[in-house]
Amino acid sequence: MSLADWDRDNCSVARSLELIGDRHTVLILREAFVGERRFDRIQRHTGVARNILSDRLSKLVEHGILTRRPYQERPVRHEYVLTEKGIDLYPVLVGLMQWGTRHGGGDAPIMLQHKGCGAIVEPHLACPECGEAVGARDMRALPGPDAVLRQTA
Amino acid sequence: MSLADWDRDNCSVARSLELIGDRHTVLILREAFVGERRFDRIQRHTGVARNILSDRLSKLVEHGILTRRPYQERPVRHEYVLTEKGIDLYPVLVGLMQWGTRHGGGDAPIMLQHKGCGAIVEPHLACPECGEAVGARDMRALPGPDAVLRQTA
DNA sequence: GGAGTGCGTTGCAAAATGCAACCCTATCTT
DNA sequence: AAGATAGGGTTGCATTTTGCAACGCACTCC
Repeated sequence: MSLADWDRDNCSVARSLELIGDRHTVLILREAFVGERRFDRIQRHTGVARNILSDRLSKLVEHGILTRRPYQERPVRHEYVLTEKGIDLYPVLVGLMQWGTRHGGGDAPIMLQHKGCGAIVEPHLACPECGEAVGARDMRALPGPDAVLRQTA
Repeated sequence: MSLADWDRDNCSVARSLELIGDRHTVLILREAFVGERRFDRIQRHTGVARNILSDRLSKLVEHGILTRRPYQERPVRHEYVLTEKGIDLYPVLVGLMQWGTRHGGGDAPIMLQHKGCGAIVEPHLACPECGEAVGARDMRALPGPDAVLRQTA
């Protein structure tokens, strides 16, 4: 019995995409990860229209991915900073970056350095049990405890 | 000098998003990763409108993420299968899945088993040099050889 | 007093999406 | 042979989402 027969209504991927699955949100998060916090700078760097940016920032705050906090009074100005939940998206961003670098045209505008050992590296997925690097072919997907058989196969 | 001062026009993340950065494409890829290959089944599982699905499949094929190949003649019927380039997107999908599971509501409809050691695990990002697990806070971003200073800082 | 900055909102045009209906080929049923 | 079913789309039109430019507002600087 293949995974194809299991229901997808309750899918973690789909849930994630509802929050960050539009054309601009991920670019906004990229800015957040490189330390941009202000509306104007994010707007310039991403090229996202101001009304859209306004909307996306609100949604990201609403869903707890960014925090909005004042950095000055009179006039009140806010900055947007990643929460823990937002920081946890790092693997997704890194994945997109590496894939884009490998298959998109060859340029590598950014390098990542592991603070712990100092090496310039490309982090990869690894099995926490045995430590081996893993890709799609090394993994098998199994229905979890909350999986549900599709009604209309 | 922060990364904020570097140009983003040549950004791997942005390039990736041009191909897979819309609301449906990632869902289609999810189906590809669980082994669905036929138009109709993908349509049912994702809920994507048929015209949109048609368009997205064409684009994915055009960009070498999926291959379209006939599985029967008279009438010619095609199936869509991940290429190497497509399979390389696995870390992104896994990232979205894990994030959605952790922050989205608690259900874990799918479990991953490492074929190599047999353990049920959640693969994580690791430093290929020292093997340690890494997150956003463990990494430093540096401008790479192809980085360009922003003209209008 | 006037220009500049930071952060938005509003209105309208353009693009992307969703939905239903349709087409075509071919097989399966009766 | 007639009709129903299946697979894989395309077409037209209504709805939604974006993009763009302009405006507003509260300050600061000169």
